[in-house]
Amino acid sequence: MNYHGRFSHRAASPMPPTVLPAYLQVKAFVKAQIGAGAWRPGDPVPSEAALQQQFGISRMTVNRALRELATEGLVTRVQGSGTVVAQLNRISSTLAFRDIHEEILGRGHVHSSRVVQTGRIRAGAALARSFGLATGARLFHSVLVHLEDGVPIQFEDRLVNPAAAPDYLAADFTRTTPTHYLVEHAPLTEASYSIEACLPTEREASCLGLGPADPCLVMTRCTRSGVHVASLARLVYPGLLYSFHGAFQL
Amino acid sequence: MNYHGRFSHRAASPMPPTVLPAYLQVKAFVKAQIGAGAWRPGDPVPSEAALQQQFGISRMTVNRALRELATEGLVTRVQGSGTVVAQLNRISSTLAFRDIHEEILGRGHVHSSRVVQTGRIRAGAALARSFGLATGARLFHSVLVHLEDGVPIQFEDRLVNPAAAPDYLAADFTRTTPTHYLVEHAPLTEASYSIEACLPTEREASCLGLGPADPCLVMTRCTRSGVHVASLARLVYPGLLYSFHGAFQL
DNA sequence: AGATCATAGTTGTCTATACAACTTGCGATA
DNA sequence: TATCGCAAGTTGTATAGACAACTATGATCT
Repeated sequence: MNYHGRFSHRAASPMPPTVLPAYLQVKAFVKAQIGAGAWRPGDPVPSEAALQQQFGISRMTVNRALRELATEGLVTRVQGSGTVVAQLNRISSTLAFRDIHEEILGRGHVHSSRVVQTGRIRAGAALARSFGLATGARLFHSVLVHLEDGVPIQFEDRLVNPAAAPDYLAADFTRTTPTHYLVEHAPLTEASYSIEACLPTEREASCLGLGPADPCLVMTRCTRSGVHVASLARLVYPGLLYSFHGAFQL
Repeated sequence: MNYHGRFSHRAASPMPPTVLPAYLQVKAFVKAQIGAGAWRPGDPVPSEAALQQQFGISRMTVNRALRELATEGLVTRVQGSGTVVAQLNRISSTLAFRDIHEEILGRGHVHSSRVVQTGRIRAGAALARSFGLATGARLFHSVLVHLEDGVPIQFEDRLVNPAAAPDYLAADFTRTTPTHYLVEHAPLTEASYSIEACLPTEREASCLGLGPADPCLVMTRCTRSGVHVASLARLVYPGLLYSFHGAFQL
């Protein structure tokens, strides 16, 4: 079979395509079966050959559809065995962290920041281990408060590996955020984070205008650039003003 | 060109393949350039035709590589224009929520749960709006505490739409979690959640064995099943015992 | 009964080609 | 000058065929 007009021509005015690409039709079909509960977790999904017949399309197109569904976590494929509906007891969703500057701009608000402190420190044993450096190695240190429309929204305490960003302290953090500076100067290859609820330290509370018993969301983030651990950051958000959001869609 | 042995035969002993599939080689090449900082955000990525020449493979294979890199968020593709390195100022990582039962089992610990309360309530105006029901509509209500090795780890306050799971209250929540029951009986099509830091209510504190000033991580989750809003849940974790984790890798 | 082998069925990868859809820049035209 | 149209380049989708790798099953042999 050759290409014979599965697409429609667009009208002059901006219109969505009237016909979905074939691989999307297959994906939609499978999703509909799963979403309606007709195919339950563990149930077999028709083989590529069967769907090829059913839709009258080529195997590669079916393959693309099922492969994408597999990377989305909706089905599980085993070479030689077949495709089954995945166990959906895990909701997986992409949680995206943008630079705080862009995040605030994206909400249509004004971002500003106050530099609390910058300088160099010597790494203690634990810290040095985190960075893969010798005890006593020098690290850059910056402490900032980010404000959204003038309201403190994030306290950022960051340690930076001089090997990854030698001129870090020369940056003007009222004009460019540490995150942005690091993305520019030390390409990110790996990151890990954890989110917890804590009470603020005394300094954090005063910088964020909080009381000592006001709960905070704390993100601890470790970023790597190539072989180096580039930075370790503690980001503290007022619990009453800030939350992380995410969504999942079949 | 036809298929000429880009794969190596496996040895009898379980060995990783000595030759990577071609599309993975292309992906690795592009990732390496980005990771090393040679190609910076906004820079153009060689066209499919160029990479096809460079690697001596077919265009479809290059296309698959670049398409996957685009869905991973590493590059941005525009039909007619070309491919550029994406702005990586947003770290995006998949945060996976598993059923608390499986999560605890996965840590090699024992899960148990205590049913605090189950019953029916009438929805107030705000609640009814959330569920897309009329004010005064009946909702199922369950309150549980989940324990990990006997230690309270999650307080679960859940409202369920009877239209989505008519027999919800008949379930034995000491044997199957509400999440698991709902996944089984009301296939999930959509979910949204937010994570915040709060102080526990009086009942939450007493159920979790916390003081009134101990900060908590609170996840509020709304799940849909087809046309129905199936469930609204408030999941409270002790801030000192629990955190969410995630990782990102280029 | 148990082990071995062959086979059918399934997914994984790759190719060569084709046409569609879109962007961009350049040249011709008004 | 300004605009239009065209052509080259790029990505998006689709096909038919091929071989590789793996699984599961059943038949055969010991």
